[in-house]
Amino acid sequence: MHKEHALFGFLQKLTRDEIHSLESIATRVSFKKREYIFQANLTNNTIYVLTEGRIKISRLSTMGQECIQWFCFPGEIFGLSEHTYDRDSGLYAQALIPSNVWAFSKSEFYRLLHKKPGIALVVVDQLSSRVRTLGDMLLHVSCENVNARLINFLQRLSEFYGKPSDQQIKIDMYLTHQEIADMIGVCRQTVSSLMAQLKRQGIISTDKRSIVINSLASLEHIGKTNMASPEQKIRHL
Amino acid sequence: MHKEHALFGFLQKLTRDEIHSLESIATRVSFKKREYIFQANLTNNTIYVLTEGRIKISRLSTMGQECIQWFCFPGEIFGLSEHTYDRDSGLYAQALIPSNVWAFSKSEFYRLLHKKPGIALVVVDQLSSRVRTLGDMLLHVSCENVNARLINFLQRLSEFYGKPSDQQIKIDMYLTHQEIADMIGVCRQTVSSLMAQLKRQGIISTDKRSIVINSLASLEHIGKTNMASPEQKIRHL
DNA sequence: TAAAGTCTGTCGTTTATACGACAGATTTGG
DNA sequence: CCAAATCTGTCGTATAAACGACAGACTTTA
Repeated sequence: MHKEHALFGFLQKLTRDEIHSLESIATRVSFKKREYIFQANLTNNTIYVLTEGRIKISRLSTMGQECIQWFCFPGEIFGLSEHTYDRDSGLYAQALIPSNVWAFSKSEFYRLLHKKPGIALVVVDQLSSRVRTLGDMLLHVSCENVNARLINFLQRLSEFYGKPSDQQIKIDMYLTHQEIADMIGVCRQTVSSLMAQLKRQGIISTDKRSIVINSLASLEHIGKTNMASPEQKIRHL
Repeated sequence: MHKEHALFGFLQKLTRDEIHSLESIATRVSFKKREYIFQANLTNNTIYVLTEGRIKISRLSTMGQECIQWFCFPGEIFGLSEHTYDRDSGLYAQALIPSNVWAFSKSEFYRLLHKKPGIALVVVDQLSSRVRTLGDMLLHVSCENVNARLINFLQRLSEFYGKPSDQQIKIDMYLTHQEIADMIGVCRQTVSSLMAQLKRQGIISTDKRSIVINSLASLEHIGKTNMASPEQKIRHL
């Protein structure tokens, strides 16, 4: 770990000492663009920390549809909940750009957690936050229409990965419409036309494949107006 | 904790000593049927272990639609990832039957985890398993049709909560169709008619509100046949 | 144990969104 | 830097599933 720019999540929360103890038992592995770190139901019981690059964690449905669950950034940990038995849905971790990881066998990793409970607490926090995010995603696909989902997704993106630059927010994730579609559970064409519409309205613009939110306020506003009168339909509570 | 019948998850995995140290810092609280343990965005920073009863963890969409994320059974831990900031979606924990919990302040709980890393490791496992389940749920709502989702849900139920009794599997969860609908993201009527159809086919039967799976094999078979030829559509990999 | 409340099953009807197709733009990689 | 591959935008059409309504069954609770 030489370039320490922009570390996310896990590593960012550890002390220098904790990082060193991790590093000392890590096996360094590199992956080329498009290479798979793990695939399908291969229960390899390895835990990874991404030090450089970008990993896509996704599942493939029996119909061959992809469901992207997470983009993993440098400093984040993955593989903790990813393997272990899983009935039919394959889980994939794929390097989107050349990536370096630290790999740990599960038993080794757990032994370290036992010795350094501070690390374990950070792991608990990371997993909690994943549970929260997945719960949110689930809520949205189950209850919101495609428009609301896309807008919500853009808001979420700008919150976590957006870089503000004079009133606008730039999102440099280089996502294709297909990838966005796979993250919010809609079809590609729907994303294309919804995005085109937002562009026409001047709310977002795109440059190459990075998205610029021109007005977070309008985005939020649209997200709220496109839903019918809520009060009327509340079922209980 | 006197009745130790059927403990799930968290408590089940702890040693006697670990349970005692938990118990010694726990605040005991009881909830009546239908009472809320926590509600909406009340960030109360309390962690709970259910010792008796049953808790429903759900979110409410802005449209007033409920998304049930989890039914918590005795021995399980909740509240870890449930609060902490959350934009707009309220999270609810409601007692479905009279329930008793142990409550811990987050800081107290974390202090204990630090002192007894064995507990922390179990927490990590529990959270991992929640991440896996939520990921599965997300895959299903995004990629599967309602029929496949219901069947998958029944399979999952029978796996985790089913009691086998002479070739059949009995699921005593007493779920209404509305609750099932809220768990798999479809409307109530769809669940009713799909369930009625499965009954007509003799694959399941219901007695009061408990579900009996007469033939897990047929259920699985139907789950597989109602999807079109997979091979053809696979997009990548 | 009776009355109120809730849940189930089954209808049309409506609607959101997926799907298929294709032309043009953009990106990638040798 | 050019050719091949991939991505975007936009149609119309098809369809799965939501919605509304209602009668009858079952549960709750007072």
